[in-house]
Amino acid sequence: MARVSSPASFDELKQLISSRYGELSSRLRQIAEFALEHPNDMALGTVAAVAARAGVQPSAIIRFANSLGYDGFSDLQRVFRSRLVAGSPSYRERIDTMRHKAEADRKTNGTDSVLAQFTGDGIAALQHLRETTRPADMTRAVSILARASEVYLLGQGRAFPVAYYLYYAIARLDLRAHLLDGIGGLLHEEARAAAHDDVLIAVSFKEYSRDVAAIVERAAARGVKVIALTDSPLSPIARQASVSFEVDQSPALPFRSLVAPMCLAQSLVVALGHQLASRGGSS
Amino acid sequence: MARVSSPASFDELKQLISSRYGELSSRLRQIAEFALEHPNDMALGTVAAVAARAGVQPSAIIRFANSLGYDGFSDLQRVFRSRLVAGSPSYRERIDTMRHKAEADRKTNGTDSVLAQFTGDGIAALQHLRETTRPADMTRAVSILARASEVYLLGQGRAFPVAYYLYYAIARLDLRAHLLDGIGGLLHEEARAAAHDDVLIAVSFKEYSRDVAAIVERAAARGVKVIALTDSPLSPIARQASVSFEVDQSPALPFRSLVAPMCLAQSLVVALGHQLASRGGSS
DNA sequence: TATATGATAGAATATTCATTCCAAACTATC
DNA sequence: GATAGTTTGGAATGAATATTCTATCATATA
Repeated sequence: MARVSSPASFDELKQLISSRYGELSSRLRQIAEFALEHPNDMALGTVAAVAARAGVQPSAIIRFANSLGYDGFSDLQRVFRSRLVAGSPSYRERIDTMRHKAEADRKTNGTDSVLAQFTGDGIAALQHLRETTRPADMTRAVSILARASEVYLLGQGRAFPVAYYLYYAIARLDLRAHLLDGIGGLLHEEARAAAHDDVLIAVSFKEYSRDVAAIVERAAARGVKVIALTDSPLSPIARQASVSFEVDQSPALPFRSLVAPMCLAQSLVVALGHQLASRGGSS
Repeated sequence: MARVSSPASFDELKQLISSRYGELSSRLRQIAEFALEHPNDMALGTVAAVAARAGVQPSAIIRFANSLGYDGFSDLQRVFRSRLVAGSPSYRERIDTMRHKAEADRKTNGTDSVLAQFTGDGIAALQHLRETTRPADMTRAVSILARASEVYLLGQGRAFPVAYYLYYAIARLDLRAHLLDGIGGLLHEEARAAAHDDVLIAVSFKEYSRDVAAIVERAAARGVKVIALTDSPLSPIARQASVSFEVDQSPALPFRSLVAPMCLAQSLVVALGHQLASRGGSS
């Protein structure tokens, strides 16, 4: 087994290259320097392209990879690619810490690791929410709500808790709030009450409810302002909306969580409360 | 020259995909969704790999690229790669967000800082939840639920979204779930259906609903197993419960959040799902 | 100076990959 | 219910790519 080492993380690779640097031939040193200085080229380029940029022969690149214990350039390149998708260091470190904690728990107890998993995912989702939400959208949504005559809340299935929470919280601000809950099968009829100086807050996640999409479309066509709370810019309600929040469920989690949407909903309502308090405290 | 458009930046591409989404065929829509949800896969994968992950044929990927005005997949992939090398995505987004925040804060009374506040609070709440929840309680709650004949869900006001979520999620596990929603004012009557081999999951926060407390008391007296989701061991429902989770809203926050209870609820349901799958996969 | 050892360049090769093409399936229209 | 027009799946193709191999070159040692 020629390969005693061959790190899978970029940080380890960096250390390995540094420690082996002394033993390398001059051409291989040249490549080592290039690799550490241009990790992006290493990650995305072909052997020919990297060789050209580094001023060496393609075969030298392969020898470099082999000398570090990798099967070939492609094998080495994986490490450089992992660096690109890992995200910013601090973010990744936090996730890693959580994951390690989760693994430690798995040894002790199975059910508890589920909680560790979801709190970890939840924290990641909240960080992602904060990083990707555009402040301008928040501001616009709040000012639309502050001017609204009536606020209608719509959400079905998994999205319903979010809609209900918004209804509950907005009603407590003494705004006129109406929850479209579809009791008795009159969802579409309830929605017809919304007029052009009203606002409809629609919440919908995959797989998007047909009813919600249809109601949003008709409301938008009538001139009702729509604020969408969804999970993708391709969502059927995002395209119709005046303001659309895409709470991206951070990359491919097996279970969808309501943590981020709930947090966004609360932030919206509290920001709205501040706005109302600071401007006209009247009526 | 067929190509009138074909953005070179990822943000423009996102917009282009969103706007063209409606005109695309179903298979192409499928790819569009995948592309926006898994930009890293698009950036680093081969056509075959991307096609496999998206569940389509390689040729469909090429067609997708062509329909957006690109020469082929490689041409399209450049855009996704540019996103990766423009600095790690979340880092760049964070910088942008920060810059925008500074401007937005100046115009408004810090609408955006509200979001920063609540994501921060949410993270703290989740960490607190993780640290204070006793694994033994999770295990007991799951095993009680796994043996239940029927599961009743109860929560009013601010707690209702949590109860509804539990109802929704448990029903999807093919368990017999019943939401006590009090429509038509028959809350107490609905609750009388719970028998001694049933479980009642009650959710209640300060100020505790009188109805919920009363229902829990009567149910517990009849021998119904009660799982409480509340915010203090002194809560009127905690004392009656077989298992009680106290999701303490970490030290004196001005606004109560549902982030932690929601996360706990999801963890419970998923742990229950695992339990059911591992034990009797029958029914 | 002669020889042995290791490194290098560049051509040759085998593999992987993007792309194209065509038949089959599907839709909408008359 | 038949037909024209799209859309789709999957094999075929040709280009691009990583890797291997060998002759040459440099270097150190006797």
